Amino acid sequence: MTAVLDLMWEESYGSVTIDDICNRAAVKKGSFYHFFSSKSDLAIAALERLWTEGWKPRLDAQFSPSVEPVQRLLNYVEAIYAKQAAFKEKTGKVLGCPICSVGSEISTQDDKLVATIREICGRKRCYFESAIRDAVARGDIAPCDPVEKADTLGGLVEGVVSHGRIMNDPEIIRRLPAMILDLLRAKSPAPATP
Amino acid sequence: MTAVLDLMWEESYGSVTIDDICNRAAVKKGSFYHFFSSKSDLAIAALERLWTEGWKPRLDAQFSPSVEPVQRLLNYVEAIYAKQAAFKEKTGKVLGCPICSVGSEISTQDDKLVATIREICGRKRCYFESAIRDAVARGDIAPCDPVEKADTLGGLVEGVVSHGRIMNDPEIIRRLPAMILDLLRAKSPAPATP
DNA sequence: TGCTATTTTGACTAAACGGTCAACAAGTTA
DNA sequence: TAACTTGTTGACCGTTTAGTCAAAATAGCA
Repeated sequence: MTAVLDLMWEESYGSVTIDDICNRAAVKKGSFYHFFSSKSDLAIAALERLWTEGWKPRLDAQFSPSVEPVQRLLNYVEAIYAKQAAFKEKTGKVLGCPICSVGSEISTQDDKLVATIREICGRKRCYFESAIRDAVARGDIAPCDPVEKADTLGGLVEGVVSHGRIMNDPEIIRRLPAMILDLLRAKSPAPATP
Repeated sequence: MTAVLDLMWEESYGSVTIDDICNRAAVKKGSFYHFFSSKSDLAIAALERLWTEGWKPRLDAQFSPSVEPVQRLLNYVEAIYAKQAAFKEKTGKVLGCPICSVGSEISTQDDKLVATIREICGRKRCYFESAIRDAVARGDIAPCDPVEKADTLGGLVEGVVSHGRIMNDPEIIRRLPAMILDLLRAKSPAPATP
């Protein structure tokens, strides 16, 4: 699972072969087919594990209700920038978000895989939604439909990160916090406590 | 060229084989190699033609200096929504932007192709830049760095469209005009004429 | 008309790929 | 220990793939 995640992140889903995965994982092809029925099958399992072991714990921390709602969103996108910038520093490449890259690539081809990706995107959006709801309740941002706003912000983040990958430039991602504040029409850090 | 554009738009760059292209174009493989040295080579030529014959004329019209600057941007994103929504209606699929999808897919793999895509993105950004500069000059939006703002808007549009593809939902793209206005901190249509 | 340059074709190769399988090794239980 | 389940292996098969090439067809032109 780690092998397929790394490979399809570094390159793309389609360019990764089962032989590649087996080589990276130091496993023979027979073993692969003992556990998974196809590359798609493995990818689904791997993404699911990436969520439960990687994303969910991090999001739980970043979107902790103990943090001010707008600040949660800023923490989130600043962490994304930090990660991508560090990666660029180390490997020379901005790799973006594996889930969105793969999602865009296979959205018209692999129904089960895209369903998994949509599901994970939906789980991620929940965090956005609750932060926005809390921000509205506190009067930090103007009233709005949290579901729609969360979708909007999700699209923005995803898109900017994807643009960062194409341009191989983390500085594009650096502007995300300011963009988020603009889209929320919120004042900067919002340090007020009623 | 039309064949490879259609195919990699409907599916993805990596999943399209040279045989696929030849079949769709009703041409034998020998002929293909008489004109192009590889799939990458063909894709570069096809994208370049897509720009000169498809995108550039349309952008020239949408970003005509005779149109109010903020309205140019709105025209642009509304046309994107119209196109994607029409496509969804006809084929059941939101296909997004071929250049960005392919760009994200091959950004770490095919240097020449990604260079072409970056070049085209840059040309597109020029239209954004000049609209923003004009909008600032007219006082329609707050002063800002037009280059940076254009990048930001470009990332936003690209990302939201890509999200629309993944979710196969054009309604996500429908919110782009409102998002643009928020990001510019501009009032709605801006019908003022000094 | 005949000569030349360009384009098209189908048959071909060699490598890569997804997938299968019987045999073998490693634990597990009784 | 023996029987059994689970995991591992490398050899193997058929198909797909990128790429080649000499020969045939077409087009341009004198």
